[in-house]
Amino acid sequence: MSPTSSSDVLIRKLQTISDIREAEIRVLKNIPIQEKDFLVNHDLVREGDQPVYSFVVLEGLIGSTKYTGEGKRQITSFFVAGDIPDLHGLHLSVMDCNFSTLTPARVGFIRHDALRSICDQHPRIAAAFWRSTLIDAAIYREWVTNVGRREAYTRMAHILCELICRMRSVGRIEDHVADIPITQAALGDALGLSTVHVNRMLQELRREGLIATTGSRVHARDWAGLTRAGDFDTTYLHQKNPAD
Amino acid sequence: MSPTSSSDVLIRKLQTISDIREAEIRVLKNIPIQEKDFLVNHDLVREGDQPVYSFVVLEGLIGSTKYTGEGKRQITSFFVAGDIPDLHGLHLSVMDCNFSTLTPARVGFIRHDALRSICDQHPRIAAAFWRSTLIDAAIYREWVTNVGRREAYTRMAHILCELICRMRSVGRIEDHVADIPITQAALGDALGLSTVHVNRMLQELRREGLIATTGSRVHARDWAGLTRAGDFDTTYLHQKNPAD
DNA sequence: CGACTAGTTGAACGGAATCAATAGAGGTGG
DNA sequence: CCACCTCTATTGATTCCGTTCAACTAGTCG
Repeated sequence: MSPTSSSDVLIRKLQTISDIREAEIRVLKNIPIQEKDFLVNHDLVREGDQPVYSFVVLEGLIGSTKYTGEGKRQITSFFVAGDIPDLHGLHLSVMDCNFSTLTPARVGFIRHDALRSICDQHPRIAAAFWRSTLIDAAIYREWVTNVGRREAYTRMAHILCELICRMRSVGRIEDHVADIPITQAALGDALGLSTVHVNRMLQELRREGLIATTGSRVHARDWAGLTRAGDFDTTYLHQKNPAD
Repeated sequence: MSPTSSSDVLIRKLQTISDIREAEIRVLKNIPIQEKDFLVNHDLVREGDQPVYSFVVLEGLIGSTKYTGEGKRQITSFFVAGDIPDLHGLHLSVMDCNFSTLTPARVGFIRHDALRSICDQHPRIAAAFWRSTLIDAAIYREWVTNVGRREAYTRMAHILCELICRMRSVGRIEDHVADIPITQAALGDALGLSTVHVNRMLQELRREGLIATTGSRVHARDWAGLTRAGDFDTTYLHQKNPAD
């Protein structure tokens, strides 16, 4: 495999959240991963599925989504490069949510039985995976709070902060310029807002000089100001070395 | 220990979500658990803490809570008898949320090192614990959806359905009559609503004949109707044997 | 009995949704 | 190359769900 293979993306991510050693890295490098590309708005996994694979995000943005009986969509979390969004499928046989591409994306599929045998033989890797799912849960908790108790403007700033932080921690961002080709409709579904209101909140963030957007590029012009506006604190991301 | 000791509550719960055998049950029965009673609105764990214990709920209702910079509280999930709300503390050293009693409660503290050595020696128990944290995450996901995309009336019905389902699965409810001495303010903090509006939604549910309340007792008079009104589907609870 | 907490009610306000229309960007095919 | 189509972003006007403010009631406890 090449120096920046799909397993390297996974390993880099695990290193940002846990202490894994040479021995484990060697094991991880040998996991069979089947890469595949997808267009935007493609369901990788659907509610009710009983998959035998989990997947690692290699490129692009994935969302876990749920639909209400009325057909409204809620994105319950984002997943960036290195994340394994449906790792919980390893222990929960029936999926309770969908996983969809929010941008064009490349992902790598890993068989559950491969993951299980690695977990059995390498407790430190198992612990790292467990930890990874616990961080996902911490992020869900923050999202409940964000959607439930923050107003639209703060909510929007908060989610941008999270995205930028997470992408930066896996080396997908230089400074605070993120290339996130996500639609305003998707942002709305993540924030529990209408697209119209998403648009207005972004305008307000621009007007305040906190962000600049050129096409799909989001630039945090005033990171300190943006975190303040977003009531953002990195604790819940549980990164080993928060970038700032 | 007596027949219905604190470890029995834990074991019963684990049996509703995973297949554990006699061997594991024997191990679990011998975990040292330190019981303690608390009044309502008591913080058992605070954001920023680095606890060396986790706790199992024995009696009463616990909430994981977060506060926004503006001081608004959001309850991000409920925890009922048998649940271990802060099990994630085992792998995430710094707490990113609080755990507070929403009713008077009895909980049992278990040392992290005791849990770790059990997980090391009994992979099936480790898997059950991991699974338990994954179900917590599934519930968080549902809450994001509930708060983000359902309107107040549906939201309220949904949360009542969840509470009743979860309490029933651990034998805390006869039929559909739940003794939940939870305040309307707490319900508001869980739903992202004001107490005033909580009150009105409860009235509407009563008017529709879906529930009846006598003091702290909530009676689901029309379970089918309530689940319909709440857009409720038990899948996300991942119970082995859903009661209906 | 007074003080506190929880629940209830009414009126007015406001944040965000909805509806509707327009503009722009990218892609496709004749 | 341009006409056409679709998707996304933008803007304005109106509506409405839920908040806020402010009483008031009822139960509980010291």
